[in-house]
Amino acid sequence: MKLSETKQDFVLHFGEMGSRWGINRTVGQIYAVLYLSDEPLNAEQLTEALGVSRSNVSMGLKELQAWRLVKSQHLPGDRRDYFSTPDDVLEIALTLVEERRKRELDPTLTLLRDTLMKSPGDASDEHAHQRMQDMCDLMEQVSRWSHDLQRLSPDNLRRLLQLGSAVPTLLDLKDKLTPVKRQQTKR
Amino acid sequence: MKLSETKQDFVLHFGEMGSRWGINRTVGQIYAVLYLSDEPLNAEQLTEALGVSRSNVSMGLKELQAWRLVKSQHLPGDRRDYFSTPDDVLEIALTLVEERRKRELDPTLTLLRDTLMKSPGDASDEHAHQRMQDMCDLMEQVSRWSHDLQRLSPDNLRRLLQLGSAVPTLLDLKDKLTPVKRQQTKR
DNA sequence: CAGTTATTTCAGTAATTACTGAAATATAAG
DNA sequence: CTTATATTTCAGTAATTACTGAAATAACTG
Repeated sequence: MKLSETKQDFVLHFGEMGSRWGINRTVGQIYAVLYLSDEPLNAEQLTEALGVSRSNVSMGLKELQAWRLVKSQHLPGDRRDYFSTPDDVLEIALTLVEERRKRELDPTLTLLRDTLMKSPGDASDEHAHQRMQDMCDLMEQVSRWSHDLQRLSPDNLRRLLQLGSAVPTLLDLKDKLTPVKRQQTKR
Repeated sequence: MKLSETKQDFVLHFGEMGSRWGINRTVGQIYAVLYLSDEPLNAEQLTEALGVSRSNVSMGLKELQAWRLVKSQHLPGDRRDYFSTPDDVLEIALTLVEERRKRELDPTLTLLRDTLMKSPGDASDEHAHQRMQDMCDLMEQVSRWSHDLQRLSPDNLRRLLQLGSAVPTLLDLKDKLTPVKRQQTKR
């Protein structure tokens, strides 16, 4: 398992970016190798390709599986585990969105909801309470978006991605055609 | 600067979450205190509230300013810097989206574009090349979305957030009313 | 300008996180 | 059951990141 220069560059880059993405260098590199590979790889091959210890690869794969970013399978007549990433980048992106929601949003959302149950203590808490309410409301909307994205058909998801700056136009379009909606949401 | 129990909980939570969000504990805590405060605070007050060194607060504030998540100002008749967060959570969210795009997406997008200029070396590189192309295409669309979000008016942004699972309906709506668009994008 | 106060920088240290190699555990085959 | 092979666990160590206190720099005041 020697990597071509092109692949090598990509793998090293993923290693560097790892720290920004909340994973460590090795985990990033393992993912990169698997992502580029045209066939599933076993742990031994990853060890060779990256020059890190076998146990490190094992831990890295474990973490990537916790992220649901790699899946393992068996090849006929071979006892070893083989690992690969999904073919569809949209599927990968959806997994990322969901896992990051779970890790980065949900715990805070839980804390906020719990805290907001209680009534603010003194007068100074009043403002803090309102701030938490604002944050909670926003996070709930983002969380809902994340959930809704998961349910979108691949086709619709692709079209939504294409949309981009056409969104305001679409919102206007919606306004003109379904004025009923606005009455429902007005205060 | 003693924090109420409610505030204290929130601040400690932000400290813990920091590592998942790509900042360290102190930076998370500083942000939390400023976010909850009903008035701008100076570095000394943050030091008291958090029980960390003055220099640590200085570095934390520097990082939060690099993220454009806190702004500094001066109060009349006071030489010290006072720090605060924007009132509008949507504004905060937009800043976060933009900064994360810059840090987590742009560098990889640059690498991918550069790499994809070159033609694949051997046959095995062929597949890797296609994988990078797929990733690049997706990242460009996400990046475009991020940019477009920044340009949306606060009102439209709020409405887009409300939308959630109504999106597929909206896409259908669009289809029925603007069939021209589909002709343009068909292959 | 000198004196005072606020802020930043940075070398040293503490704390945390990542990695390795050896041992333990698991899995399959004969 | 025994042997061979694959994988995981984990204590110890290495590497990285965070934090402190002291010193340097900057910014205001009279």
